[in-house]
Amino acid sequence: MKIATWNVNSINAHLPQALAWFSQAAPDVVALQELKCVDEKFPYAAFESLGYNISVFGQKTYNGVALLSKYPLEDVVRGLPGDDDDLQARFIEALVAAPRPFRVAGLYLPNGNPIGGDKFTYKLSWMDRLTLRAKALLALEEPLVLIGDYNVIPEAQDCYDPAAWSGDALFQPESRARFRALKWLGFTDALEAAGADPHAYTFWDYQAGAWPRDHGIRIDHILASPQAADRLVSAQVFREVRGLEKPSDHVPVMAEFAD
DNA sequence: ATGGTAGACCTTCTA
Repeated sequence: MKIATWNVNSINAHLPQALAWFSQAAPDVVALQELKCVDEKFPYAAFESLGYNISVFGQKTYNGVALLSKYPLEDVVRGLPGDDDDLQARFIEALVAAPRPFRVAGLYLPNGNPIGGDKFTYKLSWMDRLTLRAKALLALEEPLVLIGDYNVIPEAQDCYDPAAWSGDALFQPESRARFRALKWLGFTDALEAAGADPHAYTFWDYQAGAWPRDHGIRIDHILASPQAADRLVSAQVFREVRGLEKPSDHVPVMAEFAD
């Protein structure tokens, strides 16, 4: 079972790039973030022709997440539980009905900049709410992954220059502490467990020549429950995707689990 | 040197 996450930065603007990667990497399940479109504008037919079932939680202009799976998607939850006033489309969860079922939550965690403002408060409260949801899901004792764009740089080694990000919401102690609190519930970071390069960045800004200078950060993560981690075979970052024509600013991350 | 680019879209916001 190959499970991937990718912030595509507009699914319609990067549809050819997305389809090319899906064809090459042949993932079984993918969580997409930053669709930047409403449900009706999602390019369903293109992915259905590759054999995927699709659940979308879209939003106009900003955010928007989806799950695509070669197996049926059941028990779909749209929106992170715990706050009915949260209107941002940043969370979608489903049970992947494979021969050995796998629960998958795809998330697009708030950026949170600038620090000290409403957006940072929203980020931290969203993370607290995610931790509550994670606790509830862990209690099911199932193979489970929480995957997506976490907008958190966990450790200094996950950033080309920690000093340059010291004032950024992605690298604040409060953000990193909450990421650790989530992880310490019992999750395994798939890339870490697979022994990936500490500089396995997943995002390079479009600005200031970040890509050619390798000024990247690792913010797209695959967290596996104990029942999933037991079956972890490998994990990888598709770094080369950032060098293709008209890329997203994020690249796919994928983990393989034994069937 | 406080820069730079990309996407959606109403002229600025988000990242």
